[in-house]
Amino acid sequence: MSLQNDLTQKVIEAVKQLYEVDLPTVEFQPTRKDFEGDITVVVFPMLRQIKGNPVQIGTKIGEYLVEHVEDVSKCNVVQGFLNIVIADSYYLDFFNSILDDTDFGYVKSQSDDAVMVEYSSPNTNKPLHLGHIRNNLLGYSVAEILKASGKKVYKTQIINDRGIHICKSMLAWQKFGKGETPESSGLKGDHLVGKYYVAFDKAYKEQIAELVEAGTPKERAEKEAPILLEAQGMLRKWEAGDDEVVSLWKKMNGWVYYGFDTTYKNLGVDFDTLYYESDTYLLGRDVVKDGLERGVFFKKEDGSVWIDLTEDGLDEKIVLRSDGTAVYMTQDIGTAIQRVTDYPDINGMVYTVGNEQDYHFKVLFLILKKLGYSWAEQLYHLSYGMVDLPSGKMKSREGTVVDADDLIKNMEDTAESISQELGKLDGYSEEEKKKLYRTIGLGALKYYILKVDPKKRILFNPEESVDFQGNTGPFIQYTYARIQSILRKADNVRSSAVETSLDLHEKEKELLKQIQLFPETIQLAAENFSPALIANYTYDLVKEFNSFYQQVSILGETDEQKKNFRVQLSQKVGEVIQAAFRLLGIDVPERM
RNA sequence: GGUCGCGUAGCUCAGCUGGAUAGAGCAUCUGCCUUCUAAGCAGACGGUCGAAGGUUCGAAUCCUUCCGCGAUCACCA
Repeated sequence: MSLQNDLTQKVIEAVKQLYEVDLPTVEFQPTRKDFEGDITVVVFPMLRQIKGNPVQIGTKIGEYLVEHVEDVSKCNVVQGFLNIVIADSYYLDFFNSILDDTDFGYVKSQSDDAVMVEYSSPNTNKPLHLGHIRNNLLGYSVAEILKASGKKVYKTQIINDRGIHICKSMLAWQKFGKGETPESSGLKGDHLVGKYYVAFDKAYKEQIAELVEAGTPKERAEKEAPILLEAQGMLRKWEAGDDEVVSLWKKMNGWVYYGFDTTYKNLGVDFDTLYYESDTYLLGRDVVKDGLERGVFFKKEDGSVWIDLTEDGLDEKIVLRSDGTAVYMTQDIGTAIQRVTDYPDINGMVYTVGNEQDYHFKVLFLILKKLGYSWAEQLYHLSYGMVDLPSGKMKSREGTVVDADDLIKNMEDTAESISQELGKLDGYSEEEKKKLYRTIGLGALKYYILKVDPKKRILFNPEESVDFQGNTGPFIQYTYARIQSILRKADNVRSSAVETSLDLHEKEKELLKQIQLFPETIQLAAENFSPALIANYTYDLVKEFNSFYQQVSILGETDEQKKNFRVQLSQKVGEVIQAAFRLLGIDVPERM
């Protein structure tokens, strides 16, 4: 970073000296692998100010730099590109400066402003599936990246624990459950409740079919099926605070929460604070009433309240029903305000929600801005594409989902069978092995999902398993384990600063360059809310290391200085891999 | 129909705030384990960057139009 700033100054200085022209900026890019050099100045843009041949101009600037800048050892010009070779000592100085920084890349100080990251936010009537996994991994990772970039972060979720969908599960359990509990059946709580959600749907469809058979039009049958009416009645009772319904609701939700906690724990995600829809669904109405008085909203004849967003290129949107009850939007307005009240240092929120809600969040953010909240400028919808199956969309009701718990188990099993085939785990206890299979299996899954741009939809084919070779989590974990193996064998090498007169191997230099990019990569990932940038960075680093490992002997090096440096360099690469993967929520193994 | 997103190698994806001959992995084919872990390394094969125009010294990248896929446009959440 500082090198580029330095060079910018020097190039401007050179041009001033040589051509008496003040350049506003200088354009840099990393030098392509096929040319000699570390960093390249693009000469073309200068032609606007300097008349002449780009090759000549480049050559002259290059000569000036070699003469006047210590860290520039050589230059060459190809077409309009001035390739600059940076001295080895510069890279070794850099290496020495980060030697003791075990958290290299992370910003240590923390801003006073906090950002709240919401993710997961499931319904409590069915278990988590692959779509939730993408959501969870993204939200968790973005939160960790923001932290590493120096932000204070609160992780949260809103649990959709009320509404007609919950009543469906409850009703079906009452009707068909015969008192089944997680304890009595051995079923995980969320799966048990999900089972009755499916049972409801089955019964509902049967009733519709019967009604249609008896001559009722389909549309009416869908609205009048007795079991649906019953569920709606149950919702009314719930809202009225009926003891029996509320206690059933609490009981079944308890089962689900317990099940979710297990899945979250397995996935390795966590939350700092929780919000429940049952607590927040009434929020926001006062805000709307207040906004109505201030003219932000307007009332229609039937009493419903709307906001007119046509000037902003959007439509009119309802914010309060004619009977005065809240809609989804009302609730989200209220919840956002509630959060800032609960945590006054919040200045920004990230909502991890699928791209089907793009419009909703556009409207929500606009409304909050119009209501005049300063933090409304700092809201971000972390929108991601759906995870589809070859058969189409996942649908819980129809059982066409990739269940989160099953998938995790599946990945662990695959990791186990590959590990056993390779058979490198002599001396590991069963318990250690199990832990390792989990690390690798989850590493494969998490990396697979996080390495792709969140905006893109993912087509997941359960028939084809997630890869363990190439650009994958296990590949990177493997490299980490390799490094640890070297470090175990090199315990006589002491940690000490490296002599900067050392000649660097080409691969060593490439590694140092890549390590140097880590801090700015974290910042970039934070600005773009993109774990994929971290994943791609890590992959490049690891590829570079493996190439180095292959070409250069580390422990076999006879020159003690060099050996010492290579061991420490390997160690640093290991630290960066670990730090980067921590941002993705992926563990690294000592052996594999 | 309006709006938003996506379209890069057979498949999965990088690159997109404009720069050199568009990069990886998987798959297919060649080499490399008597030296630090072969879940690896080195190489071959594979591309009209959805299409056509435009801006520019220079376009996968920016603009326009069109095509394909997806989402969304409820007094559901």
